[in-house]
Amino acid sequence: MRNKQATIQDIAKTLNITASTVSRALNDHPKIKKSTKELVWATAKKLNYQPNTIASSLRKGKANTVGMIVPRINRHFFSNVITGVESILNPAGYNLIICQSEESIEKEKMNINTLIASRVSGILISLSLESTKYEHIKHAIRNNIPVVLYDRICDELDVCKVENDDVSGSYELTRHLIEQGYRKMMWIGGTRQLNTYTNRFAGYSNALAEIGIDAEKLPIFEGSISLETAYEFMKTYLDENPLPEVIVSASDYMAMGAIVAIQEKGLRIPEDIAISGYSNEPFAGLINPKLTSVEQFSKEMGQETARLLLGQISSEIPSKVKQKIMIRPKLIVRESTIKSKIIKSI
Amino acid sequence: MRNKQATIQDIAKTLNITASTVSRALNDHPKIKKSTKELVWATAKKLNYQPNTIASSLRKGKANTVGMIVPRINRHFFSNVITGVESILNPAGYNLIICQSEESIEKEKMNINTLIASRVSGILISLSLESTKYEHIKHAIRNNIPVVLYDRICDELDVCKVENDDVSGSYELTRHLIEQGYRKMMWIGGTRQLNTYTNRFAGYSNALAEIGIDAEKLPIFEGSISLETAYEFMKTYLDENPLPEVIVSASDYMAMGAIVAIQEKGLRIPEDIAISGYSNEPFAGLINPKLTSVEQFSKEMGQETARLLLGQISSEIPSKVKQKIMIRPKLIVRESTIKSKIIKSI
DNA sequence: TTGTAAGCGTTATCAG
DNA sequence: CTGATAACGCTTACAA
Repeated sequence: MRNKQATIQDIAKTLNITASTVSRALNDHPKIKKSTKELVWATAKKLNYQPNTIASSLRKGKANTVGMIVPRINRHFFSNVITGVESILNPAGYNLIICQSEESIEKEKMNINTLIASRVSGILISLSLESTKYEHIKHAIRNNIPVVLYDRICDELDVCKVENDDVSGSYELTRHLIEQGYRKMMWIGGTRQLNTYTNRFAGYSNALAEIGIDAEKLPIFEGSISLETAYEFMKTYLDENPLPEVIVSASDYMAMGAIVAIQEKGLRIPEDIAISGYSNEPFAGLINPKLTSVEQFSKEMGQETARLLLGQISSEIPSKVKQKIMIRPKLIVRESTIKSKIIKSI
Repeated sequence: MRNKQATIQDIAKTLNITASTVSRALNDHPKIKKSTKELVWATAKKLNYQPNTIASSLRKGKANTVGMIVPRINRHFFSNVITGVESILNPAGYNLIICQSEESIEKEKMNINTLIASRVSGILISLSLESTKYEHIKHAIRNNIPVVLYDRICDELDVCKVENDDVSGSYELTRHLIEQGYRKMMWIGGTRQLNTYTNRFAGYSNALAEIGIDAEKLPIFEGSISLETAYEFMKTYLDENPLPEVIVSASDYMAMGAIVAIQEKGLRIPEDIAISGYSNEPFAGLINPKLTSVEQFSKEMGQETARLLLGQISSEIPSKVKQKIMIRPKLIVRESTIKSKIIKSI
């Protein structure tokens, strides 16, 4: 049993030609005779040859690898973005190295460093909650690695960006609530340091402004975007304050926490209090009552992100103009915000 | 602005020493003077040096990279396994390349090939639904790449394996149902070609055998593990057949589909018909009624998988004995199967 | 404690 | 259409 992998040298030797010819044949170079190519391919298969991407990358100075940093892989939104990215990058011959920042800027820095060390062809990144400084990302850019920001972006970096149109998503949602007759609203969401939550609040605020209501004067709760945070907060809030007509949540998870708290008090949704979420997690259509939310087209976002990156990689001179793509979200109206009992299904 | 990345040669030149010394200093080699090390580190930082993993991997014949194949990344179970794997592999200096087979054996083969081409140090794989032949995996093994199977395993391959104890998980669950007084059960699950579903059915069947019931004689539905499949099936089944007392589902998603169908008929859970799921998806504790399920400790499974791989990588001579680890699941009893109305919370 | 030199497997360039 | 040669950046015997 042989221990070593076959190389192009081995193929060359068995055929009495040189390694360069083999290399060219394997890469389907136009100037190689059809017959030689076929010989090479045949012996490659016979010798169980597997190309060594590492050697090739070293020689070419670039790896056929793209790095992708996500805050958390187990969020449905992000895993769908990943799937979208792969659907474009794999056919183009690139592999994905996925890193999780776990919402920590320190891990994000480490991720960037390993990706630079791996000489990836590009980096896709959605910022962690802690990321307010961007030196590490500039560092990658200085190393001539194309960077594309997606979802959680920032103004300070001059790179391609793919963004959800959170302002309009949240605006449409709030319009719907207004049309249903709700006025005494309450906002719950993540801290407004992240573009995502700033924008969702802005959409909410804009829609309310149109009917002369100042969103800042309505109740607001901002905290970490988790079921537990919202649940704990709501449990006491509901006892000590007048009931809002509708809770507008910037996250399905927070909405879910609120729902549990509301139902524990014996209140009915939407009769006693209505509620909406954001980002249309799979459970939104499954829970009782079904939750009104906003679909973000995460897979499409991944595809756009990957396409932008491929554009950056192929353009030799880094193009001056950095594109910015907006993904339009779609309002999904379900039971939890409907006053009239005409119910849409899953 | 310089275009090229700094190399150890650059550091060597600025310090008037050789590249080998720099290399050794950077790797904290014991025989290098403390003072030289510090000089090297300082200039490395000054020159903005980033090690080139590709060159290092080529030289060493191994990449500090591990390949991981998952059927689907957007399943909570799998993304948690990934998190577990990373929690062990990253600190050990390895990067993860994640590939999705999307339940297709063809994609799985392609994944294996790119991973071999990337000269990964090891491959972690959970088989796709279509995988009944294993030539591609043996191919990786022949190339001396350590392979560890997790979750969806098979007997034919002589490698390390990490498995969920599905038999006992399902057995405990069925015991609980029996204790609640249910007898007229119905099984819904995935096709029994995969160890996962065979085993879950076995646990169910064993528990019933103990009280003299033949599971094969009770109603059984097997299909693809999705909400939609179960929903469509149940919608007609419930109309045309006597109601079972409890539906035992091998998957939370299928259980969810059944629940939607049941509730659409105006039947109450668990009063008219009880139901249980498997794998404790996040929504299981959120839906109404809360769903009895089985927690699988996916993150721990990932950690065990990674540890086994590290063991294989470090042992020069591939150890004859291939370990097999069982992860014990835990029954989570919730409202959906409780006859007496003593309700446990999330 | 440091230097010398060879080589990992490819591919770009130049020459023929 | 194919060959010869050098080089990508790093590590590691071996030598000093």
